[in-house]
Amino acid sequence: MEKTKRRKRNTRQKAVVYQVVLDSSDHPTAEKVYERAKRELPTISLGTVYRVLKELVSEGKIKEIIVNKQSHFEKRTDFHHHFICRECGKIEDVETPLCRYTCKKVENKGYVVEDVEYKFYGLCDRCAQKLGVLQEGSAQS
Amino acid sequence: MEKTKRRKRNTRQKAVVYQVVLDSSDHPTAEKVYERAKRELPTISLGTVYRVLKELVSEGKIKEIIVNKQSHFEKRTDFHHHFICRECGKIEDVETPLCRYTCKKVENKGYVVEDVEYKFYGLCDRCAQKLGVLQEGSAQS
DNA sequence: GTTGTTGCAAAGAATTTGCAGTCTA
DNA sequence: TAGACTGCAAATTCTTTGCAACAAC
Repeated sequence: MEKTKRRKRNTRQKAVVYQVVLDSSDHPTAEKVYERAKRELPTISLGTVYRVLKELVSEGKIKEIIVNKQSHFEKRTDFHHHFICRECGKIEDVETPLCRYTCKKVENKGYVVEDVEYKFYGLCDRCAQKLGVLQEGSAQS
Repeated sequence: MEKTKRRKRNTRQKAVVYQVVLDSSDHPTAEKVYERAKRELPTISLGTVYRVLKELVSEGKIKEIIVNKQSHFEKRTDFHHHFICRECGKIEDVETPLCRYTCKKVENKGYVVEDVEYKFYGLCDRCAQKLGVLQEGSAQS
C-alpha cells in the first residue's frame, strides 16, 4: 500500500531557496526567488528553484498563493488571506475569520471542505491616493 | 482626454460564444466554449473565442473565474463564490455573505476594496463518497 | 467603402520535464 | 557507490497577437 520512502537529501540549493522565502515578506514569484537565491548561490538554476519550491510547499514548510495565474510564495503557513492591489501588484496579508457558517452549509451537502481562500482586490493606500480614488461604497453584493 | 469610441459590430461569432456561456452551467474553459461553439459555427477559431470571451467579460456580460491558473467562464454576474473539487475538478456556485467586517478593516487602512473572491476547495459529495472520506473537522484556522 | 473582426499560425509567458553529469549520505 | 538532485534546454500548456482576408454597417 505504501510506496517505498525515498529519503530526501539536504542540498545547498534547498537550503538557499527556503531561506530566501523565509527572508521575504513580499510574496515573491519563482522568478524573484530565483534572482534572490542567485545572490547566495550564483549557479542555481530556475528549474531547480521551481522544483524546490514545489517540494517545500508539499512539505508544508511554505505556502503558495496564486495571483493573476502566477505562483507566489510566502513563509506564513497559518490561516490568513490576501489583498491584491490592481495597480502596483502588491500582495498583503489579511486576517479574516473563517466563515464557518458557509463551510457548514457546504458540508451539509456532503461536501468536504479542505481549504478556504479569500482574496480582496482593489487599490492599496498608496495607489488609491496616487490615483485620487476616494474609498466610497466599494465591493458590492 | 477621451479616446474616440469605436463602435462594436455584431457578429455571428460573438452571438454564438455568448449563447454558449448562457447555456452552460458548468463553468467551461475557453477550450470547452470553443468546442461547443463549433457545433453551432464550425469555422470559428479558438483565438476568436478567447477574444470574444475577454470582451464579454469586460462588458460585464459574463464573469471569469480562475481555477488552477486556468480561466473558466460563467453566466452569473452577481455576487457569489465557488467550491472546487480537487478530485473531479467540478466548480460549483456557493452563496456567501460578503465579509463586511474584514472589508471595513481593510478600508480603514486607506485601501479600496473593489472585488472580493472566496474559494472553497475540497471534495464534492460524489468524490467524497467514492473515496470514502468522512467529513470531519475540515478547514482549519 | 470603412474599419472592426476573423482565422490562422506564430509568439509569449509561466512552468514542467528528460537527461546526463554531479554530489549527498 | 547508489541514486537523489542539479543545470540545461527542450517541451508543455494556456493565452495573446500580428496580419491579410473578410464582412458589418
